[in-house]
Amino acid sequence: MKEKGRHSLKDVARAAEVSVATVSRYLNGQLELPAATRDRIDEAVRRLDYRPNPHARRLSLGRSDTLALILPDIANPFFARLAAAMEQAAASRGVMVTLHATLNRAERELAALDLASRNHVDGLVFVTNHMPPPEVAALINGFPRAVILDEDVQGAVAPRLMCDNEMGGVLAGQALWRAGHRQVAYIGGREDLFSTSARLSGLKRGMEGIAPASSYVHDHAAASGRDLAQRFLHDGGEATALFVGSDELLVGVLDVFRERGVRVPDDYSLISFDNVRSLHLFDPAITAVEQPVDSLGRRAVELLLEGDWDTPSFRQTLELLPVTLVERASVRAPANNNKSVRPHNQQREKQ
Amino acid sequence: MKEKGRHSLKDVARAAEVSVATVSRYLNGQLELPAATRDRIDEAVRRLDYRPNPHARRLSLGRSDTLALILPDIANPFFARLAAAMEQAAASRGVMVTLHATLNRAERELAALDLASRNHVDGLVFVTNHMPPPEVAALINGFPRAVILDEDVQGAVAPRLMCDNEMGGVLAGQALWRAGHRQVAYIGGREDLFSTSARLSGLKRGMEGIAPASSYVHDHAAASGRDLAQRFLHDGGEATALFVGSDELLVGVLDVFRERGVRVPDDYSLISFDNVRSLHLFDPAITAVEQPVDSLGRRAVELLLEGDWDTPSFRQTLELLPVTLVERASVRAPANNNKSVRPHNQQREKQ
DNA sequence: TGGGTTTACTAAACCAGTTTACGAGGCATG
DNA sequence: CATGCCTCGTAAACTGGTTTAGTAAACCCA
Repeated sequence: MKEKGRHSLKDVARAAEVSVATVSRYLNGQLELPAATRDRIDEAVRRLDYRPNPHARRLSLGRSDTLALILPDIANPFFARLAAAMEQAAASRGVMVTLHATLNRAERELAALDLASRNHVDGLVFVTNHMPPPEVAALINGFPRAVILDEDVQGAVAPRLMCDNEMGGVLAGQALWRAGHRQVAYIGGREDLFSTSARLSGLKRGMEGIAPASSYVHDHAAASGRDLAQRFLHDGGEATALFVGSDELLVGVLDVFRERGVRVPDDYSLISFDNVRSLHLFDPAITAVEQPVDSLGRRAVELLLEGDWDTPSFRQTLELLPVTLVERASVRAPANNNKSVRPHNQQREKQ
Repeated sequence: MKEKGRHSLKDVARAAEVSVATVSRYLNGQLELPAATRDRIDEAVRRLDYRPNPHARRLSLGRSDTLALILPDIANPFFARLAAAMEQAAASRGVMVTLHATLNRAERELAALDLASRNHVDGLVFVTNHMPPPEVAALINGFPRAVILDEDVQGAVAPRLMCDNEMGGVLAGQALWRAGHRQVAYIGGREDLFSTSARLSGLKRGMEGIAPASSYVHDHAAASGRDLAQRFLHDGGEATALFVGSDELLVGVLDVFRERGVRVPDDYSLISFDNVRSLHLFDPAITAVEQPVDSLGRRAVELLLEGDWDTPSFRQTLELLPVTLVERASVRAPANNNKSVRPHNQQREKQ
């Protein structure tokens, strides 16, 4: 069943007593055939259980029916959801998806791009959370079709697809403002990132023009969340609320808060970004800006496979998908006492 | 840069003034060459930025340097972690991974298997959470190399790799027993599943021989968790604790508990399985049996790429990876009052 | 009845590699 | 000097499709 079962186009042609060209063109719908011939071919295909060899097909056609998805980390629920949505959209069109995790490290991004380009994939979805070096943009530009998702890549000429980060900032800012907060700290990705600056400027708009009291920035990893939260607590500024740039960071922040006995929302109100973890089951349930992650994935595949790639301006496109605020229990009016961290040193398990 | 830049072996051969056969064999390390020739070829490769066309290579070689990963749902954090671990292990060996989600539906499993087999992937990792029809096993057996992960597939001849489900049951049972529970209900996958029966028999062992009071089984989806939890509450049996078969189900269960005002661990103690979500941040933090998900992924790739596939008995292997219990706040001594569901109808947001 | 059109197909080139089988030239050996 | 054996390489077949250019035969029409 594994080796002997493999029949080629030639076998079918021989069995149906026509040429390989005829079979090939007929099967691809490029040839009208009289019923008799058609039946002979159909019968042969059926009897031999013929399936075209995709490698041969791809070599000949110069394409691969494959999309490459390069992203920081598949285990991160946000990217997992993204991958799931993309796979579904691609599979429904008969296209495969290959996966490449970079951990936001430039050399891994370069390696993945190299691998994908050697494979002549039909399309690339590139996601990063840091500022990649110019070589990355150069490699991306080598792809006939690439979409950049979630975060900008300077120097790349490709359509951008991301959520409306600024609106996310506005929604968060308004919610905090309404609750009475005037001093908000930001914990998130570096400020030279497109997404960060958009969120911060949105936050300011939502807060009636009051800029964030302080920012703690690094990258979107739970470990960074821990570090940044520790620095935030150590500095002990006047902020009464925290805007956290991703659920991933949030996990680190909450870990530290628990260890240190800092209570949400009693000590600080808190709004996260993404809403891909089960934040409604957290203690307390966490208010968050929800990214349209499934739409992002689906839309990326649509752009790649059905976009207007012949029009040069298409590659300049920036498409923003709307975000929504999911209000839960982590935002409340600020306490008016000054907040010293209670030495609540009951050992809690970490991780 | 996209089309003109592509040089073929022929171009390299011409530039180095040797034949294509020489270049090919030299580049593949099958030909020792005098330094002069070698330098000419190296130089030509460098100057033309030659990269072998993978489609041609695969056609010729009949393999693909690709692993197919077929699993129920990438968005599920357990599978996402699995995919991440596999991708990392594969990438470190220069192998790609393609992703195929089946949602546990037989026709999608068949379609994915078909696609993977046409692609002559070097190896297959197949994960399912239901009892697939015999055709699925037949297709799996058509692969020269396949590993079955996490759940058994009847009729398939391939090494099995899973966590020690029975030990998981034992650990959960012991923890509940120690806390004083004698009647435990199970919410999880169907009992004809290998994993379910192993966990249940382990649970019984851990509970000093007391069999589960009742079982509510369907599949591992949050929606099923809701249904099963509702049925569990409706039946109102004498169970004082709940063993939930996966974090995915757990989310559904906790949703329903919240809506109905059922408290954990006051009304029921609870132990989950997987520990892939941030259960330590849940309210309450949830005790869970932790699957060695990263090891499972790594090991699967190892088996595929470095397993002893020439020995027929290798395909009969069953490898169990150890699980651990992570104790948190969701297990406590049972209340001795009978538990009527409080009509705590404060509207809580769902999902 | 000759010419044009349509129908029904095919031969052969092409994609870009790998691999088998073999050969020319140089060297040592008997 | 013939023989055999390395060393260094090549020609050509092969993987399994797609596609272009073209042809033989039948049919249509004046």
